[in-house]
This record gives sequence, structure tokens and C-alpha cells, in this order.
Amino acid sequence: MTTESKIIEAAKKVFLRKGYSGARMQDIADEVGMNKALLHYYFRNKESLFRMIFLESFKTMTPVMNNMISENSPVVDKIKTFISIYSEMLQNNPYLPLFLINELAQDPERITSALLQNGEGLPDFGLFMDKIHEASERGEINKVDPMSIIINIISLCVYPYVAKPMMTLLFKKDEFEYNAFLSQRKAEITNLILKIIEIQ
Amino acid sequence: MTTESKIIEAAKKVFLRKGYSGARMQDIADEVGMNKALLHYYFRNKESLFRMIFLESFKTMTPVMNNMISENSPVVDKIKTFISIYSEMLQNNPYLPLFLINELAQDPERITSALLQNGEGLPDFGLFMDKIHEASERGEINKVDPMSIIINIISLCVYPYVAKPMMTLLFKKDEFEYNAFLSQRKAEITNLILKIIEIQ
DNA sequence: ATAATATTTAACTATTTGGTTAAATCTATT
DNA sequence: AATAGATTTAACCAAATAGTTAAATATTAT
Repeated sequence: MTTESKIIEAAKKVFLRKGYSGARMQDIADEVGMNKALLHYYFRNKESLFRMIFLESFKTMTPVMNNMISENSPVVDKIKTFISIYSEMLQNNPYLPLFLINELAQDPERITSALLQNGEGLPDFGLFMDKIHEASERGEINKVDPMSIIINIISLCVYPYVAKPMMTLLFKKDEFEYNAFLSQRKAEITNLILKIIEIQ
Repeated sequence: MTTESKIIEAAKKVFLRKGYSGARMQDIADEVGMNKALLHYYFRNKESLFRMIFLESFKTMTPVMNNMISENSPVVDKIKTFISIYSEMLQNNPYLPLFLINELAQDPERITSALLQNGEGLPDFGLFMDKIHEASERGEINKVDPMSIIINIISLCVYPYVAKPMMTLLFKKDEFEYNAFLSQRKAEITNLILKIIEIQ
């Protein structure tokens, strides 16, 4: 593992937890177990280090959202798969969504320019939405608005991660209990969504 | 409108958009149209001003979550009412949830201590959950886990607000289109939830 | 072994930001 | 008019933080 990648890992940890304005270069140096001068030896400044972290983080999300693996599988299967790999990604990257949302909300210009500059393609729900639309036209599933159904799925998957500290406070659960709750949601969300879209 | 309340309004605006670490006392002074010295004339320091803002913001949420107006209305009505007033609160306070979630995630200790110090009661879903449980026992609605159903409702209501910048980016919508999407969701979420809980 | 590169050290500068101060000015009340 | 309180001004201090530098040392590749 190179020093550069060690720095990136440490910076990712700190930026994802604290956000840009809350993160300190010294925190990152401490986290990587090296000194601050070295951060500047590898990266110009805080901003350029942040951009790298943001792009890498964003790219974690992209393939999950672009997940249209088997082109011809039924749309219900596509939805099942999507919920499954999306939930897994969240379990492995619990700090990711809040970080991306925050930084994007803080300064949409800066972020979109970073994405474009990098030639980074946005996740594309186009195909997914087309398939949902076609299936509902064919009467294979209920009439649903594709964008709505996708946003419903994402909301149900992501929000319990994003709002974890709030939910443990409101429902008086400890970390362990809440994690158990999160674990069983993959199946629960799938059932819920299928109940909504499947013809009775 | 007193100067003190003008400062509080301005501080709320800035803190809710930028968060504690991103907010600058100068930004608040600019927003209120007065100078920085006056902020310290009315409030000790950034931290005490922040605490006041956080508590006030938190209290905006509490009555909505405690909404159990007509004690004996059917649980389905309770859910309808909850979705309705919760969505309205979000429409009027779009920055609120992300702010509360962030600050709570940043430093749960500090926040809970501020709440307790203030003698502020937490929102309590206890009654709501009891009613849901009883109704499902009576066979009035499907068997559902009360906590799950509440978190589903909250997720569906809140997340599209929290993730607004991300969603407008991913779905290539402008502010206007996305607001239209948000407006029609109150009814949509109600339908979805009722479809899940109501006996067929 | 030599040279190039990586890393540490520690001191330093510049900038941003929170916070203070004192004097002057404005405003409302008596 | 006199007074007290509210507000401005502008300069200032202190702390935190980003960023720099140069020299010393360690590591790696040739």
C-alpha cells in the first residue's frame, strides 16, 4: 500500500465523517500516522485533496446506480437486485450518502465542475426508468411513475443510514439494536416495493 | 421585531444552511444587516448562539412527531394526518432535517446534553406505536412492525427533501420541476403506506 | 556505494475566524 | 435637556488552521 493511497484512505475517513469545513489537515495527518508536511508533499492543498476524495466517493455510488447487469431480466428482478446491491453498498459505506449530499448541498457548482472536469459520467437511471415504464405499459406491473418508484426505493434504503443518530435517539435504540434493524430491512424494503408495483 | 429575534432569525438561516463548522459569525452579522460586535453584545459566543438555534430548530420537529391530536381516531387516520402535517413542516423548513441530522451526527453528546440541559422533552412515538400495534392485533390493519412503518413513512417524506441537490442532479430536474414533484408526494406517500398496511 | 526519492522534523508564515474593546453616535424615555 | 440603553465603527487581539520551508534522515533503485 503506497503512502499516497494511505493518505487518501485517511483523508476519506476524516472528510466523510467531518465534511470539508469540519475536517482538519492535522486530523488527516494524525489518521494516516504521518505529519502534515507530507500531505502537502503529495497534494497541493486541502481543496485538491478533497476533490480527489469526493470524486472517489462519488464513483462508489455510480456503478451501483448504473447496475443494469442482465439486460433482459424482468423489471421485478432488476428492482430486487438494485435494492440488494444498494443496501450492501450502504452497509459498507455508511457515511457516504450524508457526505455526498452535504457537500453537494453546500456548493453544487464546485461539485458539478469537479465531476465534469474529471470527465466523470453521472449515474444514469435512464435505462432503468425505461424498463419500468415499458413493463407498466405491458401491464406486467402496476402503473407507476418510474422516477417516483426509484426515489421511493432510494429513500427507504438510504434514509435509515443517513438519520441513524436521530433514529437511535428517537427510538431509544443502541448501536447494536439499530444495526440489527438495518440488517433486516433489505428484505422488508423489497417486499414493500413489490407489493406496490405487482399486479394483485 | 426585536433585534435579538432578528439575530436569531439570521443565525437560524446561516446555521441551517452551513452547519456549525461552516457558519461564520460574519455571515450572520451580514445576514442580519448589523455588525459582528452586536452579536456578542446579545450572545456570549458562537456556541451559545448555536445552542439556541439548535434547540429552537429541534422544537419545530417535536410537536409534529408528537401529533396525536384526536386520541380516538382510527390509526389509518392518524397516519394520514401525520404524513400531511409532517410534509407541510418539511415544505416550510426544507433545511431543517439535514441540519439536525448533521449536528447530531457530528457530536451526539453535545447535542443531547443541550437538549437535557434545556429540559426539552424528546418527541415520543410511544403512543403512535401502541395504536399501530393494537390495530394490527385487532386485525384492523395488516401485521406490521410499528417502528418499521414509522421509519418508512419518515424516510419517504424526508429523504426527497434532504437529497434534493443530489436528486435534481441525478434526474436532471430544475428547481421548479423538482418542487412540483415534491408537492404531489404527500398524496402519493399516503396511498403507498395505506396500500401496505390495509387489509386487502 | 551512489543517487534519487521518500519521510521526518520543527520552525515558520499567512489567513481566517472568533472574540474584545473603547469611543462615538443614534434613539427612545423620562 | 438629560439620561440610559442600543448600535456603529474601527481597530485590535488571540486562537486555530492552512500552507511553506529548509535541513536532516531514511529508504529504495541503480
